[in-house]
Amino acid sequence: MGIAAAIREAAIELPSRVQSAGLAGPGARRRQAAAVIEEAAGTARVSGALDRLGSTLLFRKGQSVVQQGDLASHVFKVASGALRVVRLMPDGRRHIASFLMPGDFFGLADLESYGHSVEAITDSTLLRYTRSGLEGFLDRDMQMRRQVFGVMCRELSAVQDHLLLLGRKTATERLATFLLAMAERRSPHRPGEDRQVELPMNRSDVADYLGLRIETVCRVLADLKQRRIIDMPDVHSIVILRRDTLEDLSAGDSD
Amino acid sequence: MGIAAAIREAAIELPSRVQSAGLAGPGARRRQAAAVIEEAAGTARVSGALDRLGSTLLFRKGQSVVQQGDLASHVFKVASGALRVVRLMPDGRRHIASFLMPGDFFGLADLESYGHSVEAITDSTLLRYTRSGLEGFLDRDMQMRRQVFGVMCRELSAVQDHLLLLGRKTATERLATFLLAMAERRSPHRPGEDRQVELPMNRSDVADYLGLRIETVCRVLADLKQRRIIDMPDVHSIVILRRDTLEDLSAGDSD
DNA sequence: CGCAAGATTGAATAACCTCAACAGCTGTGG
DNA sequence: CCACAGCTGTTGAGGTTATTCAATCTTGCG
Repeated sequence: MGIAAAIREAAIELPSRVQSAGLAGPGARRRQAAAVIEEAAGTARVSGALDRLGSTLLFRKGQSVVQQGDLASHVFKVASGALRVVRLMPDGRRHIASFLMPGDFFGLADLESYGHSVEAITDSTLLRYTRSGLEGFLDRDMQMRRQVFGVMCRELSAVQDHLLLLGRKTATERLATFLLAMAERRSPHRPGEDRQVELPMNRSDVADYLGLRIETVCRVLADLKQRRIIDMPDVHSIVILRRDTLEDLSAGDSD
Repeated sequence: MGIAAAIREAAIELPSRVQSAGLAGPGARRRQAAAVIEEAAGTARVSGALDRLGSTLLFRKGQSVVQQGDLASHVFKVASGALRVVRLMPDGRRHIASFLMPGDFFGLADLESYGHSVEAITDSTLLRYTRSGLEGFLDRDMQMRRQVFGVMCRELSAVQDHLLLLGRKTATERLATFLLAMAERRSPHRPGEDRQVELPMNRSDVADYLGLRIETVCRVLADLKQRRIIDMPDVHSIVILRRDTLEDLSAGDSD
C-alpha cells in the first residue's frame, strides 16, 4: 500500500559518493527553517556508473526534504529512516500520500514542481540525484531504465490499492490493511515472521494516511487489541496475534 | 482528476493499421460474455514506425475490454468513446479508479496481470498493442520513451490528486472537483468555453469513482442545481453556471 | 403502451467526527 | 530530585455527514 511500499524492493542500485551539499535554496521555506544538511559519512559506496550522480544527505526528525510547490529539481532515494509525503489543503486539512522507507524513491513523478512536501519522521539519510543527471543516465542505460519503469509501475499499482482503501473501506478495514502492509514491508521475504510491526509514525500521520481522524485510529486499534487480534507493547509497536483474522478484516470478509 | 485525465493530452501518436483480432482468450470470462470484437474500418492511418504494432478494436456499450486478474498482455489506447476502470472487492463493493477518454492509455502500469477490469461506458474504439512489442519499440525510440514516461508521471500525479479527494474531501467538494475536471477534460484549451459538460457515465459510476453512494451524488447535484451553481438539462448533461463558486467548493474554500 | 433500468427524494440509521477531558511520557528548570 | 509544561495518545459523549432502506419518478426502448 501507499506509494512507497511497492517501490521498496526495487532492485535498482544507485550507489552514491558522499558529497557535502546544502538543500537550502534561494527561496525561504514557509513553515520551518531550511533543512540542516549534514554530511553522512560511512554510507557511501562506489559501485557503478551512477557513482558521481548522487549526494548523500542527512535529515533530522521533523525536517523537510522538499516543500510542496518547490521546483522539482531532484529525485531522492531513501537510504535509512522513515519519511512522510504530505499534501496540505488551503484550509489546513492534511493528507499523507505515502510513507517512505529505505529503498523508496521520491520525486520521480514530479515533473514541474513537487506536488507534496516530504518530511522526516525519524532521522533519515537520503541519496539525492539531479533530475537532469538521472534522465541522461536513463537515456543511456536500458537495464536501469526498465527498472525505473518497473518502480513507477509498482508505485502506480500501490496508489491504486490505496484509492480503493480510501474510497470503499471501513475504518477497521483500513487499519487492518495498513498493519498488514507495514508488516509485509518490514520482512517481505518471510511471510510468517513479521508479527512484530514497528510504526515510526505517530497516530496523526496514520490518520492522515488512512483518511481518518486520530481518535478513530486510536479506537480501532484499541478494539483490535481488546479482541486479541493485535497487541500493543508500546505506542509504536504492534504485534500481530491473528494474521488470518486481520487479513479477513482487511478485505471486508467479516467484521 | 483520475488516472485518465492527466494522460489525456499525451502527445504520443500511436497510429495503427486496422487488423482484425479477437480478444477472447482461451480462458472463459467470468461475469459476461467475451467481448465481441469488430473490425473498425476508417480509423486506420499509417504514419510511423508503430504502424504494424497495434490493432484497432471496437467495443459496444457495456462490453469488457479486460478483466481484473487477466494476464496483462496488452496496452490499450482509447481512440473514441468512454470507459471505466473498475475494481471489485470480494463482497461486491465496487470502486472506479478512473474513466478513460480518447487519448488515454490503459495497461501501461500493469506488469503481471491487470489490477482492474475495463468496461465500455459507450461504444468505444481502442488501439491495442502487445506489451512486448511496445516495450521493444520503447527501447529503441528515446523520444517515444520520454513521452510514455511523461504519461505515467501525469497519471501518477492525477491519482494522487484523487487520493486527496477520497481521503479528505466532503461529498460536495468531491462533486465540484469532479465536474470541473470533466469540464476541463472536454475543452482543455479554452478555459472559459467549457460550461457544458457531458457525463457519459451513469450516477452509479460517478458514485463509485468519488467514493460515495448513488443517492449522495444525486442529492449533491440537486443541491448544486437548486443553488444555481449548475444546471442539468438532462441526466447526462451539466451546465456550469458559476465556475468560480464551483472552484471554491472544490477546494473547500467555503460551504 | 408497458416494462425495466436508472434517477430522485424522504426518513431513519450508522459510522465516523468533533469537542472535551484526562492519562502518560519527555524534557526542562528550579 | 521533583514539579511542571508540552506533546502525544486515549477515552467518553454527543453531533454531523453520508449511508441505508424504501418509495416514487423518469427515461429509454421494444
